[in-house]
Amino acid sequence: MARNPDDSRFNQQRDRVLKAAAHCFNRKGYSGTSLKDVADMLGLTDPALYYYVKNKEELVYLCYLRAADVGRDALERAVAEGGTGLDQARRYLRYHIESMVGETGPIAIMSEIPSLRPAHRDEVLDLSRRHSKRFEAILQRGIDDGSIKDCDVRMTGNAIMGSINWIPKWFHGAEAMARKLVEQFPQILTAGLARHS
Amino acid sequence: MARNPDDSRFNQQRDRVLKAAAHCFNRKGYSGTSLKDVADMLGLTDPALYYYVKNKEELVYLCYLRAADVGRDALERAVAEGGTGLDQARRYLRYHIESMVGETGPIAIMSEIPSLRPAHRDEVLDLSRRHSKRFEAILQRGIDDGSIKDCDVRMTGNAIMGSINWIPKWFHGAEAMARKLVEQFPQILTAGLARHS
DNA sequence: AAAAAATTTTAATCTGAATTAAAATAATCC
DNA sequence: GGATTATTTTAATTCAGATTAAAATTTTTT
Repeated sequence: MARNPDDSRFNQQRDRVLKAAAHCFNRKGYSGTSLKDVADMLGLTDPALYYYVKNKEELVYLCYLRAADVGRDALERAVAEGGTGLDQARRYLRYHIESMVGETGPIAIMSEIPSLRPAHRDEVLDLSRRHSKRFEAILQRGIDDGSIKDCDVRMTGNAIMGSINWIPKWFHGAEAMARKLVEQFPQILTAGLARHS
Repeated sequence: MARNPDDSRFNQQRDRVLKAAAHCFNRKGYSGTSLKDVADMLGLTDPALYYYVKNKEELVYLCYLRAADVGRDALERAVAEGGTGLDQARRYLRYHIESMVGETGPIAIMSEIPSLRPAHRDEVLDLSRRHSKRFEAILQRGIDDGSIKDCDVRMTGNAIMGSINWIPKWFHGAEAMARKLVEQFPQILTAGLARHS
């Protein structure tokens, strides 16, 4: 009962719960998906989920934390590998999309942050804002190093992140589409950024 | 009780209901917003809404129909004015964004289509698909007339429409931001499309 | 293989929010 | 201004789906 934080079995199962929940939430929204929907995907019954999360609100919260993690990892990896700002932006997009459409996906769209209870809402909002800022910083770096043409990084960031955030709405696990997405999207989203076309 | 379809008072009030609902849904999602939330925005009490819509599901359905209308109008106007494919794409984006952030807004994000009852869901899904196809047709026209460089119109369309769809998630009625959006977004979203940069 | 701990289930409860009914108020018509 | 219709309200009702409790099963430990 007292749970070891590194309990791999528990954490693995919980991760499966979070993925199933993300899948449902992305398709039918928070309201539209009942705990039974999530449980069914795992061959469980709804009360079993309460062994892994305190309640439905926490389930969403954890899905969003996971989504934030994935985004942050992609961004950090991209930055760590250096190169121009444009290189970093493209690599980040590639890594993030790879995670979304690949093994680690699906990742929950953070579309109902306001529904979280205040403490969780503020935390997730903060993570989300911080992520946007870091992406904008990459764009600014690109402008400074001459790889990206002068632009409003805030607005450009919003445009690009909107595309990314919307992906789970229309992508539904088709293998061929996943490959095209990873190949083309980073290019499409940054085609207008390059200083020298 | 038997309602005249052109009853302007009724239709006007219903439109206010739909806008208030769109506002709430965009922020807190379908689940997160109660009918009371919507009613409060209008200085009404929840049961009053039932005078304008049959139930909550219909409220969402009508919001989505309205969103589809606005998008279609923007696209048709843009096409009617002619010019190259690129011109039409840019003008469509401008018109659509103007509607979203201006007087006719807010427009509901169609993020919970699957929650609608089958008949409504199919109808809205069809409208949504048709809109995407028409936008892709504009892109194709641009490729054919040489204004847009060769690209995967399906994927490019998804990228651009994702950005558009996400706008209501982060734009919240700031006047200055609205102006920047209308000015910059069409440019940003199509910067990578032009054949001759 | 018994004991302890972990996981899931079945069977109730509980609750918020949607919906309905009936009555009250406001607007419009003649 | 009385009658009719439109609009909104107050006061129930209802129900799906979240949550809890207690029991059953499965897994792990020694």
